[in-house]
Amino acid sequence: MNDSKFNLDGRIWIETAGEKILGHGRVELLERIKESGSIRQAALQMKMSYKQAWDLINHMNTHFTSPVVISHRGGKGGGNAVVTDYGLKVISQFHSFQVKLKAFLAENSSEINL
Amino acid sequence: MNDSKFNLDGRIWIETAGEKILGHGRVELLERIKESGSIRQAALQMKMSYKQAWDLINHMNTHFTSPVVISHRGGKGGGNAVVTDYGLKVISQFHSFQVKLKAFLAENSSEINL
DNA sequence: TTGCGTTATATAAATTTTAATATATCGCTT
DNA sequence: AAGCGATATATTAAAATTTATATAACGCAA
Repeated sequence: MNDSKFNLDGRIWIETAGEKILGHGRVELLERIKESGSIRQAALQMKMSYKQAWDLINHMNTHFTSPVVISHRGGKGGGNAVVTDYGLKVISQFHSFQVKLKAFLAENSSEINL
Repeated sequence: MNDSKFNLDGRIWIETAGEKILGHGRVELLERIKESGSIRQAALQMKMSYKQAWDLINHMNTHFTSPVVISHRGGKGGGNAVVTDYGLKVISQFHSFQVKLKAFLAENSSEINL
């Protein structure tokens, strides 16, 4: 254990061909789309522009093996967006890595001696 | 083992009071100052401006328990900069965390199934 | 068939970051 | 004491990023 005023923090992400394809923020975006059924609402909740959210989703959809979000325009409510089963799998795997990272950081934080 | 086209990557850093104080880039900067004895040369090698390098060093010097770099102006060669013993300790501890992170990422990369 | 709310996309404006430039200080060297 | 090369610091310019705005497409509902 350790009462140092310093602590270790970190981030992980998934890459393909050296390019970041999924991190922290994108996962939260997917989760909010899953809850709200709307790209717009998810973007508002996260205080990002619709464009920014759309770009992130488009990037994921074109780089993962299958799309993570399917969207429709027009119709009841004006349109909607749905996280695919594949998208749910992506979220779930990222979460399990996050849990492990958290443990890693806690362990090592206590090793800091500066 | 895993031949997925996806891989896990990540970064770690040391914080104090929620503020990032040491990461990847700063460690490299310290190492290059240690080698060259010059902030300017270290900055040139890393293709950053002198100001940027100086700001980073100043931030570390004022946030760590002790300074990590001592610099002198004037004199032989125009001036110089030296990494302190404390600075060397900082580098060394960060490296040991980096090694562990690398192992963590390799282990978990092979778990990706997308 | 008009209106509504959302997706989709482009363009322009604003902001923030980053980089470049300039100037002063310092102490050894010649 | 004048010059050199590096540190130190402020100011300006440029670049990159972010945000805002505008427009069109879409399909259901009233």
